[in-house]
Amino acid sequence: MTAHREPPSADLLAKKVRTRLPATERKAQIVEMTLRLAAELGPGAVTTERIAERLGISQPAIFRHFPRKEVVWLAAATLLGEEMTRAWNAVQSELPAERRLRAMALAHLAYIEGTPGLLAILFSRELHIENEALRTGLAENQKRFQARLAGIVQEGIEDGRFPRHLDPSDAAFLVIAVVQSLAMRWSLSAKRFSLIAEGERLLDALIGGFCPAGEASETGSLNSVRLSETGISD
Amino acid sequence: MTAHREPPSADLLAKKVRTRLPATERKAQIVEMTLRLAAELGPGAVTTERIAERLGISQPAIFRHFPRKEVVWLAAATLLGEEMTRAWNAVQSELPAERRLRAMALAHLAYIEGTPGLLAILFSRELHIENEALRTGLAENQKRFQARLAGIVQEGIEDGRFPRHLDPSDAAFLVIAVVQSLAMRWSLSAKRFSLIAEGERLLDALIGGFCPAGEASETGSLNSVRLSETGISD
DNA sequence: TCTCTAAGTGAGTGATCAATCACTAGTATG
DNA sequence: CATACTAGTGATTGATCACTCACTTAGAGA
Repeated sequence: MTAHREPPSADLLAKKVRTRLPATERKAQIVEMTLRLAAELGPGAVTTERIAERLGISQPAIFRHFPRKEVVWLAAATLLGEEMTRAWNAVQSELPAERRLRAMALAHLAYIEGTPGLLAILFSRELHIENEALRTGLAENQKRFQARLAGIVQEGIEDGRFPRHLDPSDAAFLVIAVVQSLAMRWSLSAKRFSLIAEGERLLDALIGGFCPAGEASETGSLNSVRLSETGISD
Repeated sequence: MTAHREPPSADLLAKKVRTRLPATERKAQIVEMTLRLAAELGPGAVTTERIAERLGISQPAIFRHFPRKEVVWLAAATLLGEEMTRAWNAVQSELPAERRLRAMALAHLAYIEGTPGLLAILFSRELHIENEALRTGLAENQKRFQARLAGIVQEGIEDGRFPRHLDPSDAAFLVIAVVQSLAMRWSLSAKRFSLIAEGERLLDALIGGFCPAGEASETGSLNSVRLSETGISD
């Protein structure tokens, strides 16, 4: 169902209008459209036909630029990984450990909230079963994130802001668990709540929650930290 | 490609052998096979043809018992939900709150470890996009679990085992987050580590981890568990 | 102006699936 | 013994998809 077709008399004009892009740009377009469609309709509905249609090109044109559809997914995941790293890097590094930890997690949540295609891939069949390269790529990205968080926790321990018995890697896992789990619930709830707001509350609960009240305040006035500190507001 | 066909002379015998089950039993078979195939090959590879083949019946026979394939998934999810509830109920209720909390989470992990079909569904396209009923069903199940954990935390607060500033619902979420996130990592790592062992360590880290050492011991002897290497890092 | 190449097209193909349909063999009941 | 129901079957259908192939055309460079 194309909305409206030019009459034959306008064919010459139509041909003039037909886009013809250099490969690099077209490739980028295809990847971006893949992510957009994954976010809109779910990864299962991202067909080469639909990608092409939305770009105003024919379906076989996709295969001029990518040998297999799998490779399109991989390129999309790679793009997301790079953007994610950039989001982490934007977090101010001069914050004290417990604030930086929080800010990193919130930066991640903000990125998720602003990039619905990410979750679509995260819970996709393409990722979990059909695309080994995609799976390992994502696992590596996550490992980098955990290592980074663990480094921050380690600093916090050395500064006396976190207890010595805390394993940095485990603590990092817990932070990531909150982020991931929240993201999953957000996805299942059709994104009906604010990731950031819930994230702030739950991270505070994680860091200070299970401690008796007096001790919790000792680990820092986390509750007063504002999102604006992160400097990552979209 | 049927492996081997009886010659026509054996038809009478073949007819005798042909299975013919009451609907209830056949339905149960179909649901169980669906879960087994989902675990073995991933949910995307669960076709009506394959289910039927493994049960020794024809593909249309499936639709004698279920109006649409979607309904098979729903029945499978319902079965899992019931089994899960049974697993929670098996946890001894006379344990002190913090141990019961831990035991519930570990029971859940044990159930996940023993029921690979569960994860296959949890990260399936059927769940996240294509099957609204499945999604809401799972969300409800999760809500029941959270409410239950929150109840335990509430008891713990009243007993003075947990700090008063702790929100029971949030605390329950954190426990579930550890379970879910661990399960996801387990799935992505091709199940190369022990869910239970990792779960024990991380739950201890969650409950006692961010507190200063002295206070942590007050919440129980949870921190006496040694913080060994993760083993997660593939 | 000619030529070559890169981007794009129209028309398919084969594979895969859920679902339908007309039909049948067993079995219980009045 | 006639009737009706229940659990099956074989054949088929229509839809959807990734991917192919022979062909075309725009435009950069010699």
